[in-house]
Amino acid sequence: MLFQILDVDYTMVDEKPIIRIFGKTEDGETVCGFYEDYLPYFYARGEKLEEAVKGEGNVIRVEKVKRFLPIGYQKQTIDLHRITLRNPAKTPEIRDKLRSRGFEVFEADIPFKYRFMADFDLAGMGWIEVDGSGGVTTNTVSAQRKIPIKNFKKIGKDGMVPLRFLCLDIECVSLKEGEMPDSRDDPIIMISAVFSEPHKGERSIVLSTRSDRGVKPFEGEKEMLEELINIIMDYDPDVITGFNINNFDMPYILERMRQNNISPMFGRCKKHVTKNQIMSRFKINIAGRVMVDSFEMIKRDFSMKRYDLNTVSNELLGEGKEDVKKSQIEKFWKGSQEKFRSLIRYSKKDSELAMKLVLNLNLLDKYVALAKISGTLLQDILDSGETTRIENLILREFNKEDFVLPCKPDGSEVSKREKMRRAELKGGYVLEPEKGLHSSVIVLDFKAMYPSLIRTFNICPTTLIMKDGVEKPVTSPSGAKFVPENIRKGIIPKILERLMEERQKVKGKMKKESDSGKIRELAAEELALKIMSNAFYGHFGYPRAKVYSMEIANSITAFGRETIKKTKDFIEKDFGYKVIYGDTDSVMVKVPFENLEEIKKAGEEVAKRVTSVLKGVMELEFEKTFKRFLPLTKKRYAAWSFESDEDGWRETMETKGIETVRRDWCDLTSETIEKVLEIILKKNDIKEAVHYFKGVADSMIEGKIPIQKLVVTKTMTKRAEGYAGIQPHAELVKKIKKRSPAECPGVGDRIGYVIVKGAELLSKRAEDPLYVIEKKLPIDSRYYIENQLLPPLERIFIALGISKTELLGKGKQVSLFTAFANNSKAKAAKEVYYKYMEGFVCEKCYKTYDFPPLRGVCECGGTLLFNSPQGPARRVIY
DNA sequence: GCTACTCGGGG
DNA sequence: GTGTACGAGTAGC
Repeated sequence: MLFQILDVDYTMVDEKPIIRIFGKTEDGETVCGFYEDYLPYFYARGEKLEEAVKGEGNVIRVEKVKRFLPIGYQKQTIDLHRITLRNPAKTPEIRDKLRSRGFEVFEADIPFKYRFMADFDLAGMGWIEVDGSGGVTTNTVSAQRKIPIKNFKKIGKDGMVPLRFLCLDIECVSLKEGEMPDSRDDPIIMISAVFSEPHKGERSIVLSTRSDRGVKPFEGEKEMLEELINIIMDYDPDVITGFNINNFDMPYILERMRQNNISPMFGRCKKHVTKNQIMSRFKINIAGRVMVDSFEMIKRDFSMKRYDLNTVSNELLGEGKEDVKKSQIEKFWKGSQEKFRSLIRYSKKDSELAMKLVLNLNLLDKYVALAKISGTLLQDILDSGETTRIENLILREFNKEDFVLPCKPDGSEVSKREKMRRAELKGGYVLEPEKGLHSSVIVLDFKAMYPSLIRTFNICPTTLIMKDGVEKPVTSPSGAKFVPENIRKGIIPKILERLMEERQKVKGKMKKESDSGKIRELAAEELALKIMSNAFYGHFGYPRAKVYSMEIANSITAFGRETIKKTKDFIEKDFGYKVIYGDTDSVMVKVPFENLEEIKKAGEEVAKRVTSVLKGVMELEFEKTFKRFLPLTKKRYAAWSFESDEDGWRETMETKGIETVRRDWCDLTSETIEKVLEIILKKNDIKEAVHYFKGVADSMIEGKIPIQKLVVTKTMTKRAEGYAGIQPHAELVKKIKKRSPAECPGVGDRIGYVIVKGAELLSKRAEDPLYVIEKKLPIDSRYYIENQLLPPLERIFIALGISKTELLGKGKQVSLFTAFANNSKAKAAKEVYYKYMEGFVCEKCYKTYDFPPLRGVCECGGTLLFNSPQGPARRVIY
């Protein structure tokens, strides 16, 4: 019998732990396998251990074993005690006792299920084969097949069992107006559920405590919640999903169950309730099932301005939410039948969208691949970060070679390491970019630089030489020494070799594959292998890592810096080309060719020659061509990029470190940046770019910019009165509340605003765009030019050597009032208006500003004057 | 420039 | 549950 592992845990029966492996067969049958003969253990180092654990009922036996310590090269193993225990939950007690008596302990903080999985080399979402005969009689577990497991075999099989998804979304209303509902006080009024496979012939169901067509009605919340449990248990999903379900819906449901005295028993184990741990956020654990939050995955995997369900689904699915404002839910709930039906549709649609996000975008693929590769359970891949994956992987590999792993550092150790890291860890080498706009630039980068360095120089905690005496060590530029490969090949280099070779194989398979589903799965695997390989370097410098070593982290970056510098010198000497920029693992090189093919040939030639003189598995690759390249500063540039593939050249506009979209920028800003960059890069015409920018500024002053392009949108996260500082969107809400309370947006609503002219503080001049049109209010063009357009655009023009004066034109000085007046004078003013850009100076403290602070006065409270280089400072007139 | 704090998503 | 664990963006020095 073959099945895929969804979840693993253990349960105590007669004071003995029994491991349970939850899974699913290819036929879609749910399985729970029980493994009995496995006990928790850990290692300790020190004298007279037997005495220390005498009388400990929880200790079953102590054995002497020979192991290697995890950090520092050793020729021989040392003696350690292996302590086997009765009860996994009691391990910390014994561990802490031994620690307090001066013993050094190892592997004493590994969750029992992971201890088991590591010893048997099992992975989350991995396949195993069991004999499948016999049965286990228990009513504490719900699974179609309950079997004892004696022998099993890990199978390196591709493919995914079809998973069954349930998507949930709840609605509730707050007792307190204008606040988010509180799960302690406010009942759930509606629950919508969508099924990936029809359940009792339905694709979805909506439960509510108000009755109507289209909902299953309930007397009260308690009955409704009981029905939810029934649905989950009957439908029996492998995955429960929803949008922000981990931090809203599920914790809310659990709290409401508590309030209603309902036991939250809806996992595949009827003995353990669903738990909701509150740490920095919630963590929900449902036995045998996986909680998947589409919001969290999308936030990690996609770069977007906003991540609300409407934006996300419009962008990724091409369809949005039903049109109900958050603050209106109560009205729809209490309102007419028609309104109530809208709420039903709204709720159902939300679940449908959240489900589609997970399924249509195949969001789980990557996480499943990461689980398989690292050995981590899918749930933990979703809930925790890189450390968990890496440590699960290295535990296995260390143990295979008789190494033990250290425990996690305690708080004081972590803060010690944090300090050390700040003081000592050096990063990659970033070349000072050659100023100006460049053409014909080749981009070369090192293929998997850090993992390759680790392999090439055999960098590993197990090869790090702590005390001299090894001949011909590998010495890093930072001074650390490592044992050469022929004496001991490091475990980390071995892991990386495997991961990187595996990745090449997967790439090969992908090329041959024609089935799109298979290709997708392989692509996810390939990506996961890359993610895992790249995570090792960071791990050694991570203060919470078990295997932490500043020497290792610094050796890796030091080798990296050395490599990139040598590469630069080699290219400049050997080819006579100029390296105009480089960062960590890449170099940008100017070549004397125009034609893309010629440039490519040169790029490949350089890459080949450099690679041939590099050590080990280091490889420099020709990546792409920048037809035009504009570096602003280190880490910031824009480029017109050409990459070749089977179908020819693929061109893109590329920016690094230059944001073109930001939450607090209006569309005009983003558009202008993009357009200006495009003119510079594609047309190679700086003058035109300046001209374009001036044109936008002019249109702004003349009031010709469509108001939609000036809108900045923010979400009301709390009541308008609740904001500490003065914030534009909150101020606007206060205004609307006064003039038309009925239309007033509430907490959770998105507020779009523009800034209008006036004498008040900027934030108080936020207005509703529709109101502005209706009342014909003048837009504050000064604000838009200075605060929206100039800051990002100025940085671009500075890189082109264009001074402010040049950029902004010359002419006589005028008052701001004239310069920004939205009238016929504006036309005359436009030529001269930028003069004031020489800056501002405070009348009182003489502090100067390029741009005045939002408040319009100096931070000392003093009045701001023009800081005119030609004459005395002039008063700013608003 | 760095560090400390906030807030996202959800109703 | 043998595990204490976001992360980007901004305000504040």
